[in-house]
Order: sequence, then structure tokens, then C-alpha cells
Amino acid sequence: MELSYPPAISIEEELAIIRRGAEDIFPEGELEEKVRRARKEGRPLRVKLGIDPTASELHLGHMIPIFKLKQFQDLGHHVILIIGDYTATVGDPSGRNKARPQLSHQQVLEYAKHYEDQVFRILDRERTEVVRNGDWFSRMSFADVIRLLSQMTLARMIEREDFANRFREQSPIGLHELVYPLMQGYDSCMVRADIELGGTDQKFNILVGRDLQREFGMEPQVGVCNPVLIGIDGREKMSKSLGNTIALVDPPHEMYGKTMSIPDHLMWMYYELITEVPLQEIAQMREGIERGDLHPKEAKMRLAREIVTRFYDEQKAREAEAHFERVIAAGEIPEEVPEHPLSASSLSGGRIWIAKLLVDAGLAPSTSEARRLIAQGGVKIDGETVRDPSLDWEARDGAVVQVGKRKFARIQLV
RNA sequence: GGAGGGGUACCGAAGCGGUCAAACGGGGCAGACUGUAAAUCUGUUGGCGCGGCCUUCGCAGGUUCGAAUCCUGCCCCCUCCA
Repeated sequence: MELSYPPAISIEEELAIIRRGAEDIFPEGELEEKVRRARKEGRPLRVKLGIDPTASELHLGHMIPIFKLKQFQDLGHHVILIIGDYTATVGDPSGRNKARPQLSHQQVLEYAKHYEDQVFRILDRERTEVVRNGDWFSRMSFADVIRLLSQMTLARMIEREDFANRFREQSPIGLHELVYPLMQGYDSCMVRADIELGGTDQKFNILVGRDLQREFGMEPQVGVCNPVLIGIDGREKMSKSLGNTIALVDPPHEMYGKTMSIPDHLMWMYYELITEVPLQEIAQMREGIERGDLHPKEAKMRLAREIVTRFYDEQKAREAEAHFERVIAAGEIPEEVPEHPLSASSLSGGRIWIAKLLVDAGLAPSTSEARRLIAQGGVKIDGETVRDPSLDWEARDGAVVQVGKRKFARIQLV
């Protein structure tokens, strides 16, 4: 369906939605001006988000600007998703402390497919313009590239904090990395963006876009930057390599559980950036906790429900919550436990070495690790703690082996 | 092209002929306490049916009874000069 613009809300309300969770908007004044003009002319803004398909596994952090794009979409603006099939092969140096490995174009296209699948769990596919920047970059001649490069100076480039850091820390900086911001800026020109979204780490690149647009005789875009999402460890930015993510492929109970494990202080960032709970309500919860008449756990449970609902549905969220209360809060065995088939041939005298069993069932990465877990009291069979790392366990059909608080396997004799 | 510094386990960082599977810190994991929060405390953190054995200190050789440590070649990173 086609939404008309402007929406039936005041400009103040519209701006409030745009500003939600935005850490940096630049130049602030131009945003309002653009929105005002758009409303007056009944012409929606062109809002651009470029994504580089460089990750095999997407997580909530990747979705933050997508949520923002969704808000623009719901307001009736024209949203443009640029699949950076070319920029991805270069690698965005923003915020990184080392060079990104370059990907093959083929690899990128595979990731792009996956990316789109995930993104359209949130965005309305019908109303999203999707383009690839290879469409224009693949056609540029070397002379075109030189012309583009001449728009930037080295001094300006190495002012950037991340480059400066890498320079100081004696970490390599590839020349191709210096080209990246220009490519991103060029994208803005090609789609005639009024607004570009991105994390705060994109600020420099977005500003380069403004410069290039001016060169091309266009009105410069406005940058709307969201903060970089902090991972579930509450310390560093969410990233797969740090293992602090909530992945989009995580099943509902996993998403729920991971959300429950975030530090309390992080709740508010998640509420604001990931959910659509009104800011006012969020503030009320916050006050409630400070006054002591709302338990932080309650607020976090709601957050977990909101997040699961956003990626799955309410039903799945309720199930995840039930699972959580049963397994984690009450310490019981979950309803559904992955089965681990145990064939007679892997037994001797009806027994199997416990460490071997843990490895086979995927509960421990090695027998050495399994021994450690046992020695430290982290392994249970049917609720009984196993103490002896060299135990030859007498296999029982239906027995539940547990490692730590949340890893289970049900033995199935076959 | 010249001079110099450097590559150690998940990360940072000691070690510079045996006592080194490698100090220390961070992170991770497990346990206690809890609300799968924070803070704190304890243990652990290459593999192997494990009081022992095997493979690790950029890569490949060599010296030695013995090498992360010494020598040679190679690869990679950084700084300064050009």
C-alpha cells in the first residue's frame, strides 16, 4: 500500500520520532528545514541507508539503523537501501583498529541475499527501493576514479580518529581503505539522498557525502546517526567476534535469555533503539525502578518480550518467557531437550566414559574441557552432580545430561 | 633504497639455553551469592581415558644432551630517513 506524506501528526511529533535514539544529527537545523519543506510540498524525503554485506551472521546491532529506516518508512518517506556489493569488497575502515579482510564479490553477493532476507523481517519490501552500488561503481573508468579521489586530501583523511589510532598503534592502513569514504559519499550522490542513516562511526563518511553532493551541485544530505549498540556484555560494541551478540537467527528462547542476561543499565539503550515502546513509558519504568516499586527484572522481562515479538511474534515471546521461568528461574529441565542418540556400539558393557559422552553430545568441545567442567561441578545427570571425570556412566534411556545452566541433552538409546 | 624496532596462548604483555604448556592482567568458562543484573569470592582456561604422554611461542632449516630463548634464510608489521 502507498502511504501518503505528510502523515497525520504534527511536525514536532514527526521530528521527535526521527530524533528518537539518534545520538547525532548534523547539521541539526537542516533536518527541520528539510522536513518542513517536505511537508509543505507533500514530497517525502529520500532516506538512504547503505549496508555492506560483510557478515555471515547478523545480529541486533546490524538492525539499529534498519529500525530507524523503518520509522522513516512508517512516516511515509521514501527509503532507499543500498546494498554495498562494491563497498563491501573494499571494507569500511570506520571504527576499526585493523584492516578488514577483503571479500570476494561472489561471497558478498551471498551475504547480500541473507541480508535482504533479514532486513525485510522489519522493513516493508514493497515500499523499499533497493539498489546495489556495483551498478555505478562497476561502470566507472579509472579516470572517473581519479576524479573522485581528487576530492579528498590526505590530511583530512588521517584526521579521523580510527585512522589516527591505527597510525599511532603501528597498525597497517591499506590505501584502498582511504577510498572507502569517497565511495560511500558517491552513493549519496547517485541516489540523491536527503538524509543518510548510520552509526555514529559513520559520521565522517556521511560528511564526505555532503561534500561530494555539493560538488555535484546538490543540496547536501543530513546525517542521522544512532549510537553503536553495546553488546550483551554491557561493555563493548555488539560484534560477533566478541561473542556478545543477540543473533537474528537465535531462536526465541535464546533471544529472550540473552536479553535477560544484559546488565540492567543497558536496558534503556535497548528499549530506545530496538523496541517501539513510547519514550514516555520507558521513562516511567526507569523512575519506577529508582523509586523501588518496579523490580528491574520485570522491566527486563518486558524488554525481552518486546524484542522476541519484534523478530518473531507475541506467541513465540510468551513461550520463550515460559521456558525462561521454568529452566532458568526454577532450575528445571526444559520441556524440549535435544535428543542425543547413543548406539549400542558406542557403549561397552552398557557404559560410556562421561567425558566422551559430553563431547559426542556437543556439550563440551574436548574431553579435556569436559574433565574440567566435571571437576568443577558443572555437569549433572538427571539433576545429580557428576564428580568423577573418569566415570564410566551406565547409560540410561531418557536420562538428561546437563552442562552449566543451560546446555542439555537427552540420551536416547538406539 | 638506507637505519632501527617488532611478530609469544582468545587479547594485552612477561620470558631471552634447561626448573616453560609458558609469569601477570583482561576476556571466556564453571562454581558460590543473585534477578541468567551489578559487585564480590573460588576454581579453571592447548590436546589426549590425563599423577603420564603429545603438539604449541611468525614460517623453514641449523647449533646443542636440551631452544620461545642462540645461528641462517624467508614472510609480515611498524618507526625514522629518502
